[in-house]
Amino acid sequence: MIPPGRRKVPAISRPTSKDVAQEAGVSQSTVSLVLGGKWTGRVSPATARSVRIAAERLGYRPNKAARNLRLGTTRTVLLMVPTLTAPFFGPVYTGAARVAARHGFGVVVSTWPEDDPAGTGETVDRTPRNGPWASPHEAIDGILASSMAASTTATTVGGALREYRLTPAVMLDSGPAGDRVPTVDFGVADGMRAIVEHLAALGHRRIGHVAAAVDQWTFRTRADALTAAVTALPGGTVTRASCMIDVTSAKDAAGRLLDRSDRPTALVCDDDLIAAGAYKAARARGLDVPADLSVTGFDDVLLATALEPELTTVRLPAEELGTQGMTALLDLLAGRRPPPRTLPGELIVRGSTAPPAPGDKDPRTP
Amino acid sequence: MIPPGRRKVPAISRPTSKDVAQEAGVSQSTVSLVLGGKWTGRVSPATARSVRIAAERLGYRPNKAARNLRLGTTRTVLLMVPTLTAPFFGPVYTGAARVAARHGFGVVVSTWPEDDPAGTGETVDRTPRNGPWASPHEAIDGILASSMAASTTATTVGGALREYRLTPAVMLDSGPAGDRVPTVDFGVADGMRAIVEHLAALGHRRIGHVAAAVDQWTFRTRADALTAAVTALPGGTVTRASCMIDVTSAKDAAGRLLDRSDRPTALVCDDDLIAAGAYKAARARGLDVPADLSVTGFDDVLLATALEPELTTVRLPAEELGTQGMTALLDLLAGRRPPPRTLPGELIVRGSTAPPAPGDKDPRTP
DNA sequence: CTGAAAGCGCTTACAG
DNA sequence: CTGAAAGCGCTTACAG
Repeated sequence: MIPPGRRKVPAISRPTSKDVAQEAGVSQSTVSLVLGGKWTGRVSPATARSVRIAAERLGYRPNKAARNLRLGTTRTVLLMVPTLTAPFFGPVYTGAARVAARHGFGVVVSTWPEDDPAGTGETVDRTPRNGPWASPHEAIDGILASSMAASTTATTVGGALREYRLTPAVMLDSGPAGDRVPTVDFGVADGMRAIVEHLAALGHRRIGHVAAAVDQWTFRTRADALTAAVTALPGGTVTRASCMIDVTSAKDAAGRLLDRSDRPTALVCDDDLIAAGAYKAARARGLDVPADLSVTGFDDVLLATALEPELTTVRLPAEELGTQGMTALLDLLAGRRPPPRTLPGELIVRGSTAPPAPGDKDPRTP
Repeated sequence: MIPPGRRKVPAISRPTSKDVAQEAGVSQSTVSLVLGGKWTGRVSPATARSVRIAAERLGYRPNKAARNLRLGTTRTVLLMVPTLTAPFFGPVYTGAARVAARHGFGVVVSTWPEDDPAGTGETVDRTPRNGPWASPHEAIDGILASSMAASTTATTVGGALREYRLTPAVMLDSGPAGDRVPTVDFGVADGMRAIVEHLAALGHRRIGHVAAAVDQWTFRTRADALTAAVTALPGGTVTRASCMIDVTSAKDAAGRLLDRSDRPTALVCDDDLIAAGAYKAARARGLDVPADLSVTGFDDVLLATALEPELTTVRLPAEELGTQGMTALLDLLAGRRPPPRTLPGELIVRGSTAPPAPGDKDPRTP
């Protein structure tokens, strides 16, 4: 009964611990003991040495699948992100991997839903029986699901009581989930409020929102918080245009706002990359940032300081998101129930914001 | 003999196919047949239905580790990258995942060497017995190793005949490896030559190289190709400063070159992000890009068009690297020996390059 | 100090 | 159409 995997690659057949045992003239269990580092006091040094030599000679590498099955754990966690193209997720991984490593866990990243890898326009479900939470093939101990689409979050978390029992999961940057799943989120509403306060203090009232047309909790929250904060301002008005998170699309959207007769004096952008597009739209119209137009970003990725002028934005502690998320997941795996956490963003004021040009100033402000 | 994994989480115990079988009143093999989709003609529709209902009721999810062990394959490939913070690797993943999905494979990403997750300054070796090629915990079918450190490439590939037999691997963007391992590389030397030709045609002779102090084949190759191409130019000279791939460090390095008495008229940067630093150094000195200083990047990531002026750079087909790499790996898994491939870069001329200012012009050029 | 054996949860020939 | 059984390669109690 040869498994089909073997049949395909007949030339290559990895040695097993049995082969090593035979080579060393010992039993298979001795090999396992020695190579597993649990031999002291149980196997003679001489035997251990011969086992190691035999393993080396054969190029033995333990079979992970067998090990995982036997131990009932893989000590591997899957970090699911919507895309790897966004610079935001690098630090999230770094934070998660750091904490994981300390506990002997590995982190592996995958996109969901699939980044449309087949290019068919529809997302590929590689495991029809397994629902959205299941990873396709990997044996894992838990999932860190970051920045899930808001629409699927509802369904997923809706059915989460069941799913959750099956693979321990923590949701990151995906909004509150009650007590159904542990969550770690950013204080994006507060961050947006800080931006509006900053702009208001400078004298801005006509705010343009260049919004990311991305179905995620964080962007919904940003839009809602912005609207609420601006309309609470005396004389405050919001105009809004939506775009994809890329420079060209953002430039177009920003341009639409700048071409209005009631041109905003400040553009609040949902993302630093969108702000780069706003810069371009401004320049194309001969508007100076920040003299003629203030621009703000969100996230504080590397791009924010690469731009000229450097971008006023809200720093989100991405690495901390990974750190806290992994900590929560390890808690969960240990049988605890980590409480939801919110990580505050921080307004970083740089050169892209200034008082509105005199002609643009609202008469009611000083 | 309860495996230790079980003991830790006594409350949660996932149902197995045996549980489903009991629930449905059938044998375990029938459950496997039905849920594996191989039941038509072998199990009655009624039985199949009851199995599916039982599985649903118990929230059954097949154990991947067991499946992997049994099948001898995981249909999962590991993409190893030096860091996830660089925007370059997103498209590589996308390309690899697309091809993989078409063949029923999944791709999972991990950094190596570990992105220093423990923050100790030394890289963590989670599996001391397993050498650099081994993934830490995951059971995988193969490895796509991208942009490996040049120093480890030598040792790794040196011992690769042995390693290679154990986990099929393809090296991406890591330089030629003879016939020891299949490789996919970029034509970075040609790309660098194209940059120099472009600058030379504009009249530049004093070239500054803002070099990435990163131990990778691609950067060594860029430096060598640049030096060779410039010194082949009549009157061509190269000055060089090294930096990390971040804006601040790049700005410093570029500044050192710009402060020389024989100030270069063009800065060739090893990376688009470095070019952003060069822009800043130029601005800080009142130099206009491109009127007073030409700047070029490399890679053509999103940043290149976010900058002002937009950056002349060499586009590397990152997604294609993933595509070709995965294709090669699938070939390898099928027992073929994919030949090494080189993907050409493409010079993208944008607004950051122009003829040198009159006073800077080499008298010998037109 | 060493080995024989159980068993993790699957898939799949094989026997009925 | 259905079930009993083998076996993937490990780890680890258990017996000697």
